Amino acid sequence: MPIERPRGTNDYGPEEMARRRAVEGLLRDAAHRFGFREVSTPTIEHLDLFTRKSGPGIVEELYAFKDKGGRDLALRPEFTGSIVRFYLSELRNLPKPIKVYSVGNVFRYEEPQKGRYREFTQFNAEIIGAPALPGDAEVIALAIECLRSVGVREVRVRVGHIGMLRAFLRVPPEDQGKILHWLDKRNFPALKNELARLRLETLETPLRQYIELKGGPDVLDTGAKVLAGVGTEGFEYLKALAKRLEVYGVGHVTFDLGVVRGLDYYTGMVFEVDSPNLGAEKQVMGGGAYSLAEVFGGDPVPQTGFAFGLDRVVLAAEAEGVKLPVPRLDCYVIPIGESMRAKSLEVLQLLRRAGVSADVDLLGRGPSKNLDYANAIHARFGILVGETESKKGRVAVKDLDSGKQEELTLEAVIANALQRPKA
RNA sequence: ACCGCGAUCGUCCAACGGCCAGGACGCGAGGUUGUGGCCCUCGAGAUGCGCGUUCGACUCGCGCUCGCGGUCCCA
Repeated sequence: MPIERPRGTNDYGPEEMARRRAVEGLLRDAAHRFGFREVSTPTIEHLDLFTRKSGPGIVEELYAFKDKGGRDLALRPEFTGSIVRFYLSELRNLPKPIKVYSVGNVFRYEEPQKGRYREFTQFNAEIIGAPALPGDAEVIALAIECLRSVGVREVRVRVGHIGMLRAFLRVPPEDQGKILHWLDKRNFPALKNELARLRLETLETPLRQYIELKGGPDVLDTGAKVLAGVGTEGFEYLKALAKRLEVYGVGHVTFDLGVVRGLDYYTGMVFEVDSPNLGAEKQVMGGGAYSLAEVFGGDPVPQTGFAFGLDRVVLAAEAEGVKLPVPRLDCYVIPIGESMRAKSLEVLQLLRRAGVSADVDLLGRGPSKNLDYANAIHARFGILVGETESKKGRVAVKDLDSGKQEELTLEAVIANALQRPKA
């Protein structure tokens, strides 16, 4: 019986991997252009890191286990917890603001579906220690830039703010969490129950009105009225944020007071990014501002972050017909006749040492079948090493796209191959 | 976690309660030890696992595993 892949995991072949790496490279470039630097944290963390942040219920959705020393550990389901831990122990000694990103695999024990796996690759970026407004704007701008840089054009940003809702609720944060959760899920019966329990029934109507508000700046005014004067700073803040994002050239920002982001740790701005072409699974990114350091016993520090799964972004790019630049093999070296095999290896070495990607026939096939192969792996040039040309110190170079062939010196081949217009 | 659907060569798709499980693409060899994308010939390659019904199961039933769609969840 063959061994199968564990449920919810994926294998990626050469073609798909090339595409994923291409996307990853574009994302890294974008982050670097924005002054973010890469950090790396462990794939496994102490279980506490996640339960302290998200509550004990989270264990059900984690790959949690005991190691041989009896320690409770878990595979990371996201990066934020690790980054905060890292910040509290070391990163906080770096000059502020701290702008970091990570790319890596995360694990969630959930039911797999199309585009949702138990192990998947996530890109995460955070700014720690910058004032809210500039930090939030910078993070949203990077999120948009990430999508743009992989070629996704249709991008919609919805921005909300959790601070007003929290202020409006006037109950301890633990109780706020439940209410916000049911609001986010639009689960109104449960919401009603919870409000009844806290004897806040009168809030139901305004809350339900509030989360439906979506659109231009005028919804902020409406929202302010619905909340009866609570949280005005929040509404003013969102206006200022939108103005700032305009300067960034981030297109149309929609205010969406219904973005609640079920997580109980968000405290300020929250946002989601959609790619409308993806239909039901259109949400590709999410993020917001929080103050997690306190949860772990550190001094309060403003922090804004966002994350997204690579798969969705690849899907969004494909949905828009984006062609990702995947690297091709430059030269495939083909000996013409057995006597040329040693010579071919020499040529191969020279090409490789010159920084040209080059491969050679390993199966002892004839020129015809070798050209077939070179074509099948999408090589750019077939380098035919024959006796006649070899005597002249040249090789026959066939451009596999156009079919044109010419005799060139190896130096010329190298110069040609190193010119990679755009893969 | 729940509900529904599904599982046949690497991939896509046929077939049948018993017969050699068939095709296309892909892979390998040859046609062709000096020139690709076409073509021809040949070759390798499959009924997910287990239990049951049956004289006989790839086919029917149950369980498991995995996938898909939905519910839930989505840090």
